Amino acid sequence: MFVEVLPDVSGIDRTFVYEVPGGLAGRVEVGCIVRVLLHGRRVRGWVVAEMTVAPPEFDLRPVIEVVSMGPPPAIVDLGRWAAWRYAGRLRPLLVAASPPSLVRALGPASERRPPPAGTTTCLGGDTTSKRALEGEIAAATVQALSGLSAVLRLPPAAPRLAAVEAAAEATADSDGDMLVLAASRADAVTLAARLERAGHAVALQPEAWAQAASGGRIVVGARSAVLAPVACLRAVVVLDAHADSYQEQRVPTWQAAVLATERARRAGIPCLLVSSCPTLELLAGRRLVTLSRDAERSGWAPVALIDARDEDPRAGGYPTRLATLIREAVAAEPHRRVLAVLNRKGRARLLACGRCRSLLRCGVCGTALVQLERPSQGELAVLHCPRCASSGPAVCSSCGPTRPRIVRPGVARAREDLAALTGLDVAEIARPGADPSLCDAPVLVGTEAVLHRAGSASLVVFLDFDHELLAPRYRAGEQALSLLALASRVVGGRRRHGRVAVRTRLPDHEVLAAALHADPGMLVAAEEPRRALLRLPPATALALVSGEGADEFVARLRSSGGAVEVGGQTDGHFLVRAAGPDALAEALASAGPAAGTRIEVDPRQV
DNA sequence: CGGACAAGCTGA
DNA sequence: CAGCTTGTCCGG
Repeated sequence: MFVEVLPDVSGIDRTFVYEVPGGLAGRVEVGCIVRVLLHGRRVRGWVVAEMTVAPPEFDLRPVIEVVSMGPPPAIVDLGRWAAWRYAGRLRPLLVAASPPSLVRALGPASERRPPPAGTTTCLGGDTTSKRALEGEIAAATVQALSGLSAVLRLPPAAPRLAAVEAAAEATADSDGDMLVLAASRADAVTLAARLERAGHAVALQPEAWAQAASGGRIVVGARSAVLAPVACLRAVVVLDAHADSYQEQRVPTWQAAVLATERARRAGIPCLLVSSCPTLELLAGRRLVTLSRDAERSGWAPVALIDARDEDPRAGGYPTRLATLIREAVAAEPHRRVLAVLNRKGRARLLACGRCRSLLRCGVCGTALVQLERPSQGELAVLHCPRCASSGPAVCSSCGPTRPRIVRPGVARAREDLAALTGLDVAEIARPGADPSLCDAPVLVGTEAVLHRAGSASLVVFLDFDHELLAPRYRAGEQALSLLALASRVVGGRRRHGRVAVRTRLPDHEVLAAALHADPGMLVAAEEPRRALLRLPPATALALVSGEGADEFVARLRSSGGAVEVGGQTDGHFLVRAAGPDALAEALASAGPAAGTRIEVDPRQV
């Protein structure tokens, strides 16, 4: 007996054949983690294939020992598919699929408990209407699960637990387990706790890897849990499937919703993508199941538009209507906070010379300089270059030392302005690790991180939403709507009388229309023809190729015949376009090994 | 990745 | 030419 082993050594992207000694016979199987001798070193690796005949030309070394259980064979296969689909190595996928600590043997399967009847109780609010909503969500979930792959559109503030429990109940009579993915680790922890409180046996990933493998539990986790070892999978549910966090940032840049779909397809089981604002890529080729208009509307917060075109440009800061909204919200619900979002760090991201009004740029690289902190009394402002990380006093290229004028304020300046405008205590959540719960200010300002970290709020204000709407990315519209959805969830939708306010010069934008009408389909309808016209996903599939080896790799791609189209180089990146993800993967694979090259498939920053 | 080995450089 | 650095190759 012989096995192919992929060493767990970064930089090695090939397998080696070893002999299975008699003492390990039966214990070495595909997926398990073994120790082998490689080039005189004892290294760990995964068994990725078994073979009965050895290649004749080698004198094979034996497998030293079995170190731990690893991903089951079906997951090794799925990882191989993902490595192909995302033009990367298998190793990172097997790392994500492996237990965080050694697993020698599995415990017994958990007794699958009967689904608890009506355990979800809600505190406060209108219980009858909440029950009705949960019933509607459960019915929609069952309907969505009846096919193989579907998108279930639940509004942001809807109780997602109702969908997860309905899915658990629908699959409970079959002898297998359900896999539920959440958009962040924190979200997965919360969901696992709620399911446990409702009486379900849960295996939270990655720590309960072995429990997931033993069976009888609902497997819950973030992105990597899509590779969790569930022996007998009956359904996959992806919550907030539109979230960018489902994509791995390192190469291969795999996307958990895509892997979930492929995993479910291979197993012949349903994959349910739950999202308040499904993207075009999620909707492509899938059934869409929605709630009634009333139910969907109740889960979005009303949106107040603050038209920045009406502002007096000389007044500087923010309009008085904004101050009124904030003060009213604080007065009405003093125990819930107001969150103000501005996706620009520092005090100012764009400055002009106070005298001649020309923009202040870095003398070395020409990038716009930023101001991180308010200058101390009588001192010259210190400006930083975000590109070459240099800093120095504010100097205009034509007038010399100058007092800069803020053209585009950052969060630090917004905090000062809002405090002055509202007369309230305003705190800034900027630095990672700063704990918002330790601060008792009624108003918090920060980048979109405040929406993730500050908990429930009565009002969310976007101080410059045009920054999101006009971001130079093809998914800017979808990302902007997902921010409004997140804000709606944080304020609890119409049901909890939350509000969202948006300061913009584009009040007619389809993203705002979609949020105002609680109808994400309005954005989809506007976006679809545009993507087709500009040949952007999902009409096509894209990849970015960069690195020292990029020129050579791209030359091979170009000469390999017309399956892909390679654009010119911008910022060191080549944009590669194909008719679809499979054609793209095929072309990238057939262009051969890409030494010194980073290939980002399905890039977000285009 | 990291060890092995070859080629290249330096100073006595 | 020993002793060191730098570079390239390859692993069962």
